[in-house]
Amino acid sequence: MARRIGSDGIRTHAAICEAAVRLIAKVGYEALSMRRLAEEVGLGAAALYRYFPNKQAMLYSLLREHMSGLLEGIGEVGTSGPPETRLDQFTRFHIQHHWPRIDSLFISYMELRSLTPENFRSIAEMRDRYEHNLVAILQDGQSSGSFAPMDCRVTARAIIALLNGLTTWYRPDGPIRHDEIEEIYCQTVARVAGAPQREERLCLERA
Amino acid sequence: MARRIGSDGIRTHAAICEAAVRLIAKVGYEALSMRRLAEEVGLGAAALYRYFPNKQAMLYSLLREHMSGLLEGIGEVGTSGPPETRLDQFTRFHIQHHWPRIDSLFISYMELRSLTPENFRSIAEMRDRYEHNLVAILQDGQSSGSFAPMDCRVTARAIIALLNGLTTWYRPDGPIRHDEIEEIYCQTVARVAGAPQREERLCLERA
DNA sequence: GTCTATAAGCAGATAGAC
DNA sequence: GTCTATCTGCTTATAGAC
Repeated sequence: MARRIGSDGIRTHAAICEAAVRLIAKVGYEALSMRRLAEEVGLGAAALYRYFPNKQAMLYSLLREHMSGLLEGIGEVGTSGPPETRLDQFTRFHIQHHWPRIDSLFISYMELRSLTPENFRSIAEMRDRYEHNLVAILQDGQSSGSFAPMDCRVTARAIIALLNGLTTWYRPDGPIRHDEIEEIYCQTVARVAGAPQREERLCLERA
Repeated sequence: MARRIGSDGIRTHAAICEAAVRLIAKVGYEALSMRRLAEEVGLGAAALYRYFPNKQAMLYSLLREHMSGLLEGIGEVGTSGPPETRLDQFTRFHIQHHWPRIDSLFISYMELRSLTPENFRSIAEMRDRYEHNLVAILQDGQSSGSFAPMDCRVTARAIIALLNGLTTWYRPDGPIRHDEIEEIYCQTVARVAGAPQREERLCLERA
């Protein structure tokens, strides 16, 4: 493991972040010591403090970077078209964006407890901003009659939990392909919203 | 806080477990020191080792007690009747059983990482045994045509994640009543399984 | 930018008195 | 069954050389 990185500060920073996310996902923030992290990157522990003033600031930076990437990525996704399409776009974005960042997603909701109160509020605010995209889609779909009646805020949380639950059992070497999982989850989310499925749509048209 | 409990060993044991579950849910297993836990119960740290040989054994015991209570509680719930009814019974049992044990539920899936490999396997086996009840309901409903086609194992995990997500946002002093949340989640789970809703059932009967 | 050395404190766990 | 005292080792973080 412990291999030496070049003296380029930016690359070292990236290597520290990559290792930190991976190890925090594996053992947890509290259980990960700065020594262990430094060893993984091939540094002495003191060197880490060139990149982060302290351990808490490192965690905060990791989660902040994750959330801002997520907010940047969602951009205009799911803001136009019929609600069924927008919901599908949101779901696919959420899953696709997180495939290469599954450890980051995992720690972003497992380690919220480990943030100081101020840092927690900051991250939770970003999370709420992201999740509001989903709430808006559900509300519009409900208003237009595309979706079934529901409590949109509770349902949005249920959908997010359902999607993020993937991180607790998904293993890259498992038997199910990415695109298969994506299809299953898209269909499941559509059902949660009460969006008519194919057969039901036919039936409703006849009625 | 730090109040003294009577010299009754059994009551002290119960007090330690209650405080441990509450504090681990709040700050995490790694972040909770035996000193802090002892203080909460009104004991010296050394006294804790009369009840558990070490910290890891304590965590294992807490999760094991939770899981065995869950397995005992599920018993014959959801084993007879039409699949829609069985799914509804499972969902209501899961939610109702966990209302008074929401911290235990929370740590039972947040702190799996903190278990030693052997202890993890033991708890995961119990979890799988519990979740199989849900898989069986989904499979039966699918075979009989009551539910939509689906991957029953993936869908079961999605449902469990959806239900357990409650622990990440539910606050006892929140605005929504227990029975309201229960209704919302029952309906949501039925939708995930593709069980026809009221209007859809009418429509299908006409077709 | 990374190192070695070290400070200062807290962790889990034990010994032995009461 | 609980206490006080303590051991040992690891923790975050800093100082100062290179």
